[in-house]
Amino acid sequence: MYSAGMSMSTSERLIEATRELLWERGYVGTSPKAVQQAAGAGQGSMYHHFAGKPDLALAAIRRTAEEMGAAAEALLGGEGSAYDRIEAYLLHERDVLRGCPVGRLTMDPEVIARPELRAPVEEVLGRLRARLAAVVQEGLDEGELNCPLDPAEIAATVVATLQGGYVLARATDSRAPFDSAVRGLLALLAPRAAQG
Amino acid sequence: MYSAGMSMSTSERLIEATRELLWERGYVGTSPKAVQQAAGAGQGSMYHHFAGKPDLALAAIRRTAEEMGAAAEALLGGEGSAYDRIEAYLLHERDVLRGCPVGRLTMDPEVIARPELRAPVEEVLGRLRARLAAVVQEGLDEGELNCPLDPAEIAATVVATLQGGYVLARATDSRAPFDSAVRGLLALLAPRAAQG
DNA sequence: GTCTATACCTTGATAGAC
DNA sequence: GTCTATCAAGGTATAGAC
Repeated sequence: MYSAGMSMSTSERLIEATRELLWERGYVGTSPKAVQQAAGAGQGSMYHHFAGKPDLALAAIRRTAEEMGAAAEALLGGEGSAYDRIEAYLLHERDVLRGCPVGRLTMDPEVIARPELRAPVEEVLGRLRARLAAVVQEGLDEGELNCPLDPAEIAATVVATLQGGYVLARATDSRAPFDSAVRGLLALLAPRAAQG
Repeated sequence: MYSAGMSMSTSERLIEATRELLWERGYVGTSPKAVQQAAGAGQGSMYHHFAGKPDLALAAIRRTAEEMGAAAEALLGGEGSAYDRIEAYLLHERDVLRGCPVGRLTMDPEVIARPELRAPVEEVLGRLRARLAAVVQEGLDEGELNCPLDPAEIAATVVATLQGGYVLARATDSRAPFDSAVRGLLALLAPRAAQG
């Protein structure tokens, strides 16, 4: 992690530019040339620091996955009841119309075809589901959530609602359906005691 | 719609090949050359029938969206209670690891950038949400679903769970998390009377 | 470490013969 | 309607000078 004032090395600039382009255009849609231009680096410079497009993408994907994992842990490991933490995670501010920088990679055929590129995506989404399942289990133990629920299933539903919410938002060019999907999920999860 | 035994015209073969490639590789990852080879057509032949790549993609996307809309209507307009129809829709057989041929287009920057290509995607997903909302409303009217639910929100949650389920499945190269997400949602939706 | 030059392939499309 | 050139541009990388 670089402090705000510190200027980035060429290698850092290449990784950051790649992260932006992967988010915006995916792996297939991102060319080394575009990365070099965005990073202000020459062709030879990029190939000096990285073996090629897949190698650079791997560095970028790993960093993006790491950031996503840390952000999730910060919210799900915070204070409050199980429901409160899940709500905090669902309502966390997101650049909805850009989609999820990790989840969008699953629609990229080249990422899915290369196990080393898919691995960080699988790992961070798996960790997220496990963390959410633990929170749901807490909620069940405390009697806060209704009982006949499988924590792993609810965790998958929560992550899927977010990932699918991005799809609906981008389809409509509006974040409204993302917010609707989240509110619908929260209504279904809401502790019965709190309901009218 | 062509009957099984009828051989397809070149134009039809181009559209069908494009549909497959858009599903597999997206718009950015699909080249006219790949389409021509898959369709067994020459370059000139493709440009005779279609103005170019966007025009051909539009024909393919429209047809895919139409099929998806018809399949959803067949399930949601069928027999049974509101919950039964939603369950039937969620459990409908799908080629999960391939993802949704419509939803995956929302991660394609060129599709989102071209209003004419995004329009059929927005339209069919909007129609699906509206149809689901109507079914949820029926369930509320019948007292079958729990009351403080907003039909439009639940509809968004249902569609998002499916779309996000594809993301989880492709991330893990396994349909298991898709099925988990769906089961979790069904557990949350389940009429209270039916629960232990 | 960075640069320019070079190479070979693919992309997306047009032209004109048949 | 279909075919075979042909084309300018971009994609992905290597070579070698500085």
